[in-house]
Amino acid sequence: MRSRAAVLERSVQMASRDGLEGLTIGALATELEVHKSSVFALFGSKEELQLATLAAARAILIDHVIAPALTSREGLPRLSAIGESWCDYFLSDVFAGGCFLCAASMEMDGRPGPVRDAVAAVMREWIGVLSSNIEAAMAAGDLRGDVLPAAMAFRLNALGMAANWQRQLLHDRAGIEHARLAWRAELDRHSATSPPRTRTAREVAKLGP
Amino acid sequence: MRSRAAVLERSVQMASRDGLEGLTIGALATELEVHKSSVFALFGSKEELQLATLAAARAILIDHVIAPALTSREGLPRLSAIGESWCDYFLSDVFAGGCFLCAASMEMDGRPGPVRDAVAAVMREWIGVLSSNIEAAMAAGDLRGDVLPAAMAFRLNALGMAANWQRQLLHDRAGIEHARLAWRAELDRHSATSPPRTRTAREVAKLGP
DNA sequence: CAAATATACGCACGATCGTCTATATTGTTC
DNA sequence: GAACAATATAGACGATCGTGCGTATATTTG
Repeated sequence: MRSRAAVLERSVQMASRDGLEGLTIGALATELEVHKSSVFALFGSKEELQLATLAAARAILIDHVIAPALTSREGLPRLSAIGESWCDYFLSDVFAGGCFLCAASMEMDGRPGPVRDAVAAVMREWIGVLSSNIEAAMAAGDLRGDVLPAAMAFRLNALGMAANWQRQLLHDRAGIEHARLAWRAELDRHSATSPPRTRTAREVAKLGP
Repeated sequence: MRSRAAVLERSVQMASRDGLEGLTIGALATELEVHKSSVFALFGSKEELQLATLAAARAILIDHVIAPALTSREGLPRLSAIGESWCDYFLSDVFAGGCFLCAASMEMDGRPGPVRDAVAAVMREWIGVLSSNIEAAMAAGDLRGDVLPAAMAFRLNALGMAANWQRQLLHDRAGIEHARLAWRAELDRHSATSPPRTRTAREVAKLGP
């Protein structure tokens, strides 16, 4: 074993399949062909192992989704790039069991404790990246002024999480392409260069004959 | 203990918090103030308990989300009603740990076996309900003919799953209202009585000056 | 009433869990 | 070369896991 980094490389994969709670020191040691107490000693407790694994997964997400988009200008271009790289990342199978953070945030959402708090913090950070780019796009005049950043970030995030879900549970990668198209459509729809929103069917109905 | 039904009432709650795998016969027995072997004997194996718990959760979902919408006409009205009742159901805290099936499908998506297959079957069923109502709405002329049912079902489902995620992990019920509004907007946007789709910003840009 | 079935209990099994202690092997630094 | 921190090992602990077996009660069925 080359210390923590090598262990975390495996633990991230194992946890993406079995969950952060399903991650086990014994099984991790067996897979690394190392004694259980060696792995334990490196982290001191299971909770520390979970936190370190989460941090490693966050780094991978940043590396694969955020970093490639940093070459694009902040605001709408970067928002568009994040959508593309997020979908690419789903297809790339960086994690054996699908997006680590999607799984972890669903798994831990009911159990109090430091691990859950750390997962929530990472996800707030992620939503924050989306929101701040939406706000930047509005400030730059690329997105219309009536956009609600939190609501739009919610919709964009929903697309990716559902894409990962459909790919992993149903073994259907069509969801990723649905997400890609819907992400683009969402940005287009609220683009400042797009015509103003047409009256909705609901509003038309209210107008009467 | 009043037999299986009483056990399942609790196991569904426990599994919604701790996951289907985190569900434990011993802890379940303790909470029911009953001996471990009593619970075990009722189901014969943990796997059977998991499958029975899943079936119970499916029944609850049908009861709270599908059934209320059955009073609306199949197609667009029912699709709209499902969205409302789904959001109501998120707010109602029927499950202590949030939507059982959202959590279970993220948790089990990496582990092969009968339980995972059963979860996938329930979710396929759910997506099928959305799709078939979309198709019915198209056939009735309520939704436009260029709608892709699978893609639209994906987008609608994504909204609900993200709403549950935001509520449970971030303790923020704003996501539910975002989902409610986005669900309505999605239906309006593709309604046949709505004006045809305006050119997108992307397409406008391509036209040049 | 007798037979049968469902529900419950108590106890014990092997396995695995997280954790701990004591010790050996490194590689680095003074 | 000595001192030291990091990394590894072996072995054991109490707890809990899923799973069995034998048995007692309670309800239903014949």
